[in-house]
Amino acid sequence: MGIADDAVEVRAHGWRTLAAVHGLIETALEKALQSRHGLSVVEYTVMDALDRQDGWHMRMRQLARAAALSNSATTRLVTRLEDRGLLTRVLCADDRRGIYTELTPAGAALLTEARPTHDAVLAEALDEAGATPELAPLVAALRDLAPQTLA
Amino acid sequence: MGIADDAVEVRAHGWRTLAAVHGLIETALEKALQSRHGLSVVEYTVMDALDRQDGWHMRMRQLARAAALSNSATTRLVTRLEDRGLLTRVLCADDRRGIYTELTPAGAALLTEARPTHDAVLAEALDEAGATPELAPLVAALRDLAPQTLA
DNA sequence: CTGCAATTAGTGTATGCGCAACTAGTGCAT
DNA sequence: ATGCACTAGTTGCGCATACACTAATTGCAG
Repeated sequence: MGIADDAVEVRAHGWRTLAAVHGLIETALEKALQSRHGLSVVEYTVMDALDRQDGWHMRMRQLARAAALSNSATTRLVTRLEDRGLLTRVLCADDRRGIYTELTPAGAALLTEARPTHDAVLAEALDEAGATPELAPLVAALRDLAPQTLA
Repeated sequence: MGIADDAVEVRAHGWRTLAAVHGLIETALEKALQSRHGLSVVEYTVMDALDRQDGWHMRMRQLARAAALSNSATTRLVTRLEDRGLLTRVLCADDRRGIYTELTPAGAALLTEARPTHDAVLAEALDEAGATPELAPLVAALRDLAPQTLA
């Protein structure tokens, strides 16, 4: 459940503030993406990374880094999405250790559908966090970093 | 394992950057606290919150908020630490639903022992994150927020 | 060519989390 | 005092993760 709608007890600055804002956003995104599109945050992150990779495939290891996940977690995550028909594994010819993954049309469609939700909830969560006095400075700093994706 | 020592693939700004920095710090803290003191980050967070609570006890619910955890996770976390003799549950007389928790001397001692590790690793992780170009702006912003705890 | 370290992905196992259901206790209305 | 809504904490359960290990492949040293 996490921090949610209630007042957050933030006692330390810096790292604690960062953790609080992170938790707040992640929880909000998790609930929204899960209920409306059946996706977790990491799943969305992986699909988004695949989509942005100029429409081309990525290796498991790259996906793992993009989502800050262990390789085992990546394996199982890709398996889940593959079972749902959202992406496919493609053996690559030049290095037979490597496995490429790419979005299926269904995956791309779901992603297109989920992206507005993601962006809206993110903006909303940031506004909410910004309303908490202890978190406001960090949120303001975040907006300065990337106004186009956060505003 | 997470992001760790390798270069992080940060494609989006803002939220992605926040997540990357958070993951980097949390992974570093987790490894250090776990290996040197047998504590996870949340366990340290809870004990630290208890210690800072002007030496007095806290209720489960407060702990849950301080660590951004669900109540069930808090219950089991407190149980773990109680089994290790680091804190104790104290029934409170005025409201018999409530349960206070407070550090034992052993818990306070372990915390005192772990705090330097925590602070040092945090500073180190921030330096490392600051060395990554995509993350540097956020790290700089973080330092501005609370130089006394982060520098 | 052969052997061996390094790399990439997958599997078994244990741990920790959230959700939902449950118990116990409080406070208010009647 | 009784009933009822509400709060605090705990427990059963399923799920996702990390760690340690294994299998397959590559590349390099000799």
